[in-house]
Amino acid sequence: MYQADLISKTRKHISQSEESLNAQILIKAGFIEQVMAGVYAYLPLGYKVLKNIETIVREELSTISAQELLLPALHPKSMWEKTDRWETLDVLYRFTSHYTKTELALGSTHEEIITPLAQTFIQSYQDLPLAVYQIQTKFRDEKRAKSGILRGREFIMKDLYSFHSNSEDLDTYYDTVIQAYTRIYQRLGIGDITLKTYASGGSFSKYSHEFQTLSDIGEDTIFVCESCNIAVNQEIIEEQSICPECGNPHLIEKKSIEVGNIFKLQTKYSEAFDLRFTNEQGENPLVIMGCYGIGISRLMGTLVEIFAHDNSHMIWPKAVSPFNIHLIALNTDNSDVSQQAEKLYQKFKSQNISVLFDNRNERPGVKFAEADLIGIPQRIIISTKSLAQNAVEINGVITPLDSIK
RNA sequence: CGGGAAGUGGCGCAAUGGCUAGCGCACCUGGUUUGGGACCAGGGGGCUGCAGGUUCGAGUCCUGUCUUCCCGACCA
Repeated sequence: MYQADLISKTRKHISQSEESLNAQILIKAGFIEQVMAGVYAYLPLGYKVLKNIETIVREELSTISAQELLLPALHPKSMWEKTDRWETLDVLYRFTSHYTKTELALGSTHEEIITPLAQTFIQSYQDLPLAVYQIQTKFRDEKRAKSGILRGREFIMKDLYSFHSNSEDLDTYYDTVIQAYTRIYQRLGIGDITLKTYASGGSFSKYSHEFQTLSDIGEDTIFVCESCNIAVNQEIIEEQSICPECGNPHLIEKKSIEVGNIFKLQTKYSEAFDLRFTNEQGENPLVIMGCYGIGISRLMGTLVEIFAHDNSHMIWPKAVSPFNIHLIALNTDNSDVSQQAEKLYQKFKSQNISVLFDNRNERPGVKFAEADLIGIPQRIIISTKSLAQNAVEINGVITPLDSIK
């Protein structure tokens, strides 16, 4: 698209009180706008990144037979009472309808919805296993929203739920989810610094696992085993002070951002909703469940924290960049430049390569500064200077025009 | 929820209790300029978060309240 058509503008300055790097970059670059504390609007550029992250997540989940659906964000009180979480889940937004006086919640998580719903499609062991997921806005009444889009009161999350006839089958699927998550973080360019982390399992299993991306601004403290490239969350370090995989006692303390977590729920929720199936012996045991989350919007913020050089220079990983190419024409009053640039733009478009085309009549410094903020990793510059050599610059490298396929 | 800081045109900031609340960015008009956020000239846009109070006079002082950011606690 033409950069002039973007609804957003870049900014030179934002409030000094906003210290979070991801918020600074994303607001200055016109990817997001804050609506209130912990609540952000995603503008076209930011929304493209979100959708690109979602696409990677969808592609990887489809390889582990998970099916996408969409659950409601508005929940009845009764379902949360069944699990006793109406009172105990302090981040749950609760309110009363003005008209019907019905008590409602905004979904913080969806075990309370998916578990009773699953009864409609699970009757027999032959219906198992199955896995469903959604990508949806979650609401959590955080006491304090912070760190830009890393901890909001409203955020986008992928939540996956799996249903099994026995624990072994859950264990097997749990491991395939770990593999899928690993591929997701690799594709996002943070595979090397995102570690499978042992965390508390709550009441229903010894450990859960988190995926933690190393970053000094992270809220979490983890202890890393550098030989296994896994970590242990501080919350269980008392009971697990050595590497749970190799026994290495020399774990290194680091800060990190939690970008995913996976839980073996076992029968915690199937019991609450009496979700059962008929097995081969004609018995009716409880369904075994697992749940698996990835914070989509938090991942976007994490990528900024990792890939921004400072608060005015960002380079997105290619896989999630809002456009494949940033085509920048300088000296646009030169008809040769503007014609060649337009030709290039049309050529990329015809090949389904997405291009942000900056053919505005602006001085070069403006274009470069904005491009540095927007952070598209492939930058092609065409100017009188480059055309004198019958070439363009691709990420600083002079490249003959006719070598561009 | 406790502590700290701050709320002034769309954005970022300034203004000893005292003239008509300034400046930069952005915006509009005209002109120049074009390899790192250019420049000249002109122009539009404000009940200083809200509500009270003190005062001859309040953006400025006081009280309350709302909001935002930071630290802490919290984080199925």
